Amino acid sequence: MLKFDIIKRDGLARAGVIHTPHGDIKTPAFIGAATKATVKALTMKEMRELGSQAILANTYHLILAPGSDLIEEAGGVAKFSSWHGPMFTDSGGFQIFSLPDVKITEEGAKFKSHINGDKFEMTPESSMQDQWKIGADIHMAFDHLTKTEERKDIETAMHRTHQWLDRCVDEHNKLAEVAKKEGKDEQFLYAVVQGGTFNDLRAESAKYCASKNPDGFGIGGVFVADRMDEMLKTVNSILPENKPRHLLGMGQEPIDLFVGVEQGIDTFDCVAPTRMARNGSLYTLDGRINIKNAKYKHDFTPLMEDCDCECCRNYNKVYLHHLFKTDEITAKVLASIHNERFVVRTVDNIREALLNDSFQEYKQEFLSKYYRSL
RNA sequence: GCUGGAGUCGUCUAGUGGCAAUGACAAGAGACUGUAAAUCUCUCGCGCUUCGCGCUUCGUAGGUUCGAGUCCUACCUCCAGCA
Repeated sequence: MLKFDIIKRDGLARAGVIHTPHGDIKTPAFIGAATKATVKALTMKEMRELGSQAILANTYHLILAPGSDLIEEAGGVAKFSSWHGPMFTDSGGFQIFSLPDVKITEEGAKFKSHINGDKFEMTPESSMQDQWKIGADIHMAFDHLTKTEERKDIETAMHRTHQWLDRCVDEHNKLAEVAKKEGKDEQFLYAVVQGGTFNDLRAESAKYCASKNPDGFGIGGVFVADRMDEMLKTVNSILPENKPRHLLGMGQEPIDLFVGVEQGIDTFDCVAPTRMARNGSLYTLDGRINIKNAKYKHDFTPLMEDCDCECCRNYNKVYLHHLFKTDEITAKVLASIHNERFVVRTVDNIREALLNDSFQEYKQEFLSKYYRSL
């Protein structure tokens, strides 16, 4: 069982430590998105230097290339990528559901590779097998999402997610037995709570997931951030307190991080910081700015005064603006370092605030400044 | 000087009688939440009461025509060849 120590509580919020075979994660924590076993535009060294404690790769992408067998042969994804720290893998459920031609049945999902059209099938069992080969510390159960917000669709998807969870747990336990005999590192499974925006479905899903006694929980299918507060409260009031909770895919807006932690979330992952960075949208304490805007052409100040990242310590907005306007690779590198650092640090600061009993003050101070223009 | 070719939105370019006129780039702005995203969208002659209307535009000046970036004449500039 995954070891998780809670060292401080404040309502549903908590600060703790997740102990994985590849190292500890002090929570709350932001987990960088390394979909194809790389954080876009950044090296693992840069990720470590900006304070990232763990990263999340994606099973869907890794089975398409280079394949889970190869990663197993390489000694697991942490070694493969030279990350050497704690890692998560997402199951592939989210990606597959977003493909145009996907056929979902009771058995699993049939889909075509977005790269070359090759036919693939993913089932709860195959997702578990692939995730074990990829070898991250923490796996997500293979879940079913829907594109609609209609209750009957969400309910159907949720029930299927639960049925699949049974199979994920069975397969995971089998694979864990085998790994134990072979003396390999433990790997852990998070169940994924679904239920859309319906609190009663979320509650049902949380109860079901908890009953399966996984190592932790992912909370998935959260697309409407402004109704996240109540939904997380419902879910996290039901989930067992002593297991970590990961909010899948949320973290573009700082308010999501504060609301998440306040309602009992321990870890986040999100592609937004690096994607925003590549597109020139950069976080500052006064809100996001688009560094490509003409007004920064003669702005010789740092991107953000109080930032300790490599970008802000060494470069100013004039230079960043120039790099973006001339489409230099370094623009994306520096911007990604900054955005990733910003989000990692914000969650780290939230942790500190929890430990210092100043969460509400920090939340108020941060959000009022960041969203002042709204 | 002669002969041939060419001058279209900041740049390159499409357009050879029928609606300010194609595409790319540049420029300006916006979007992005478990990454098919170093991506995508919008604006891009001027003005206005901007799902529309008015005005002015394809080197310059005339002309033919109901109508000209497009045809004709002259001129200007550039390019190539010949002197």
